[in-house]
Amino acid sequence: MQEQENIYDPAAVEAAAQKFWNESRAFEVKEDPSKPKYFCLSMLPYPSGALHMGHVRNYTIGDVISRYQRMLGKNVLQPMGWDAFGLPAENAAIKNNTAPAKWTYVNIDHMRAQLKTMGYAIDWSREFATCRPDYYVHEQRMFVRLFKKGLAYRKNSVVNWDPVDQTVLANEQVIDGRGWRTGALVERREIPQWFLKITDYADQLLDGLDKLPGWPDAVKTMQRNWIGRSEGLEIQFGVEGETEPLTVFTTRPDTLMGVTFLSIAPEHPLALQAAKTNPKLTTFIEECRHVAASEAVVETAEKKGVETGLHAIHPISGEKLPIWVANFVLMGYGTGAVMAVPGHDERDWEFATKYDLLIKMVIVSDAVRDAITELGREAEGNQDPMSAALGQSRAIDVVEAPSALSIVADFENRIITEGAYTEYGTVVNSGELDGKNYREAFDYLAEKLQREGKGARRINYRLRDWGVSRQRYWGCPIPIVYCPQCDAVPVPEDQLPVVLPEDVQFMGVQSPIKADPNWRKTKCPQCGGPAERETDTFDTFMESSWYYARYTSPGAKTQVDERANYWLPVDMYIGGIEHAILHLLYFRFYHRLMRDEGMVASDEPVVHQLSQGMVIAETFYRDEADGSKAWINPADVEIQRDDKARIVGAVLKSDGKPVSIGGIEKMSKSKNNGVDPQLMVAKYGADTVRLFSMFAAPPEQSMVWSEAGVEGMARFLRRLWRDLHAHVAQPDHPEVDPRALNGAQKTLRRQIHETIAKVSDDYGRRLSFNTAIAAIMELLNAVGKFDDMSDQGRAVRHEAFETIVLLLNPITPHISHALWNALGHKEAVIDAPWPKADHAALTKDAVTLAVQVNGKLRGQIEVAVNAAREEIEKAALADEGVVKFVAEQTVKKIIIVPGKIVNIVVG
RNA sequence: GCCGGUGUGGCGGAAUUGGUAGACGCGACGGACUCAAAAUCCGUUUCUGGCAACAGAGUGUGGGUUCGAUUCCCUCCACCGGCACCA
Repeated sequence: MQEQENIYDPAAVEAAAQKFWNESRAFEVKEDPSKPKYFCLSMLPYPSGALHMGHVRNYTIGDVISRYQRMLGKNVLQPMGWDAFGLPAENAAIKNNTAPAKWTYVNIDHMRAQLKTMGYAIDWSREFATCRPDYYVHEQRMFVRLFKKGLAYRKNSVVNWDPVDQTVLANEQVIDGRGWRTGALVERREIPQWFLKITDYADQLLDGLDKLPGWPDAVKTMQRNWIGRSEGLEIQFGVEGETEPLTVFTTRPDTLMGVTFLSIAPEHPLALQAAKTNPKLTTFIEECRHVAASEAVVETAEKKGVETGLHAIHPISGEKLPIWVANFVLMGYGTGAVMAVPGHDERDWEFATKYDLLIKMVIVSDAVRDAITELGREAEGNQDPMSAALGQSRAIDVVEAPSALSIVADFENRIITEGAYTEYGTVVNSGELDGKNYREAFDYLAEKLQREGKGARRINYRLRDWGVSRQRYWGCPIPIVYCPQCDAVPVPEDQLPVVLPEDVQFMGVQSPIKADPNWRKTKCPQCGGPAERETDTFDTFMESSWYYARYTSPGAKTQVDERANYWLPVDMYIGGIEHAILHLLYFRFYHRLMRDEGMVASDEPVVHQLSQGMVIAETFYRDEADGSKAWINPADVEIQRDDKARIVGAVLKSDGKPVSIGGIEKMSKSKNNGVDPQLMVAKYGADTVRLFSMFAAPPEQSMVWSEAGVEGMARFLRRLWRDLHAHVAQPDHPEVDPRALNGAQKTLRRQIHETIAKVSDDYGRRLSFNTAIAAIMELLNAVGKFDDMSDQGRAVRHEAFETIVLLLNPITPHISHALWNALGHKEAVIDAPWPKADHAALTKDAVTLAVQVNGKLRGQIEVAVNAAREEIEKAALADEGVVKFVAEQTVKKIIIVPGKIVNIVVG
């Protein structure tokens, strides 16, 4: 009987705990103004088919934080839903001949069951899938309102077109410039698409970052750079033989006199016009048309260009400048034309060098400026040395200071032969701008060009408006009707939702609602005449931009109701770092859209954000006869080591023959290095899997999955179970009496309370779960070495076990549930309050100080906590190890860092 | 290419505000228990030299600041994430 109880059986423990939580509806929450609320949100999963370790890691982090906050007495909401629209469902539909909806719902059911075995403290009553009309109807309503406010608009924009399948490709579906299914060379094609004016909110989204101390700096920096606010000038260059000027934007107007040519995008109207009479240009533009639309592809491609034969007129000098078409100029950014300053821009420099174009030096560094100023002063006496050096440098050369010019010439030569000088500096060789710094030149030109009608100050953003149209079926229909009389008309709110039919058949890759001639037929809501529906659907980022708010208002007839302002903003948002820019920016934008519709009161949706790292694992493979690699799952491989424990090889368990080691990579189907969480749970239990995924790495770093590591965690939980049951089998003990404790008892009790303080800080402030677990392990190790069986000894040990169970509860809630009862508690551990460190237990009489001589550790001394400086110095200098190294030398200085270190500087 | 991040023993990682580098776990090695294995327990484990005491080196590279640098600054290298239609 007793023996049975001493064996930890995770399956039974977990089933019992989960049954208790379900039956008591422990995690269903309501608005409760009497308690502080805590909204802990994890990014909702895409129902791809099965839970993977990335999900487990993400949701375990969220669950640990949720359960910790609950023990602090907060009203904690932790919801879950499904980001149910998306491309993979269509791919599966085409491959398996099923409807995307059916595939999606089957996956959701399966993954929900998997999530439940993990024992997360989720309020499942709030669950929803974003592909349901009662969810996306609100998104359609919002879009109609934005349309009416002018925040949604239509314009042409470039997509990847597969000429064989006659369909638009996602960037992901373009591999080496070809369609993934057809292998056909992709084409860029301009089609009309819907956009949301996120650029109207650019400044708000930028400034808002300064009010988010709870967000990681990396995420904020990436968002700042993505928005890319830059102040500059818009400058108009006349074009020879044309009436329309060519407009460029530049952040470096101080280099204007160094412009030697202009570059325009291949899609620029001027390029297309010039191509009509220029076959070489036509060929080049056609070539550019077959480069995928992604910026990464464009920016890494070899920089190429062709001369148009047209010439621009420099707005100041009136010089004729050649206009080139260049493949790196993006039509979608700025004006699709840039002024090229090869002397002071890296990319222009490369381009000019390649095509042998003129490079002019118009900026010098401060060091060069100072040198020529100094020489100029010698040459010209006291009279304005800067202008003497710069303005009259040639005269100086002739008269008496040839070295001033030679410095400038050296610098210029470096720019021309070695690369552009891109720093700010002093303007030279620029006539009236000479001697000015960046700011002065900027202001001077802004004023002058504005006056002459050739330019203006302008704030430019790198951020582009959010294109929300997708030419796909499995998404939320865009609620627009096209009428030959009235143009694009939004569907009236009382006619929403526009429902996506779910029972469809895929014929090839074509969207079923595009292929169906009847679905689109409708009447114009404005004039009643025959009209057609928009058959594009929304970007799936649309659904994930507001789902957090919907959790607060289940069943609401409107997008959200007044409950939203109880729960919002989200207190903690956890998700993968890969979402640092796009999702998190759209999410912040959409929150402001809802705010401006009066739906929510806050400016920002999220107070604290945690970007979690990836889950990675070793890969193994064998080379196949055809040259490909057969990837082998890590579960089927055994590692071989040398006598220093270094890995020297691996063999397949089934045949004992060697396999190659391919390196550690992100878990994926293609590398077959994924580890199925469900198998792990079946083998070790959910608590062990949770414990390992929190212990293996800090949350924001990538985490290597290692089954040996998982076994270590299982060992720890078994030991805790066994030791704790051995303790409760002992006779009853009295209360801890702090004044009656002996030295060892005091030491253990101090460690208990130090651990409480550390773990609280790690969970609450540092979000450092791996170090929290290490501290709890150290405490259990200390309990294991503590063999005091006296009354007070057993009492302190009991306090240690209670503490360990409480501190572990957020991470391993099932075993904690069982052990808390084993310790004699009637109430459930989820309702136990978080322990508080007892400051009286933390006090110490003496401290150990490290003693260094010239920064090298040479000894240790023990001194009273309140020891005087002289006392510490004396003790340090008397230490045996220190004496040897100080020897005859003079003590120059003694640095004492209280409680830590003494450094004796000798020499 | 641009933006952001990471780099510490055989491995995952710790060192929280510039103050004892390697906590905790894995692996490995030695031992106990066992007929044996599993499980469990005890001990050792950064590298080099040395029987040892001990000494020296050491946090991707090269430099700098400091009494003192894994931590701050500069250079370079490698890897990872994002780049607007994967989610």
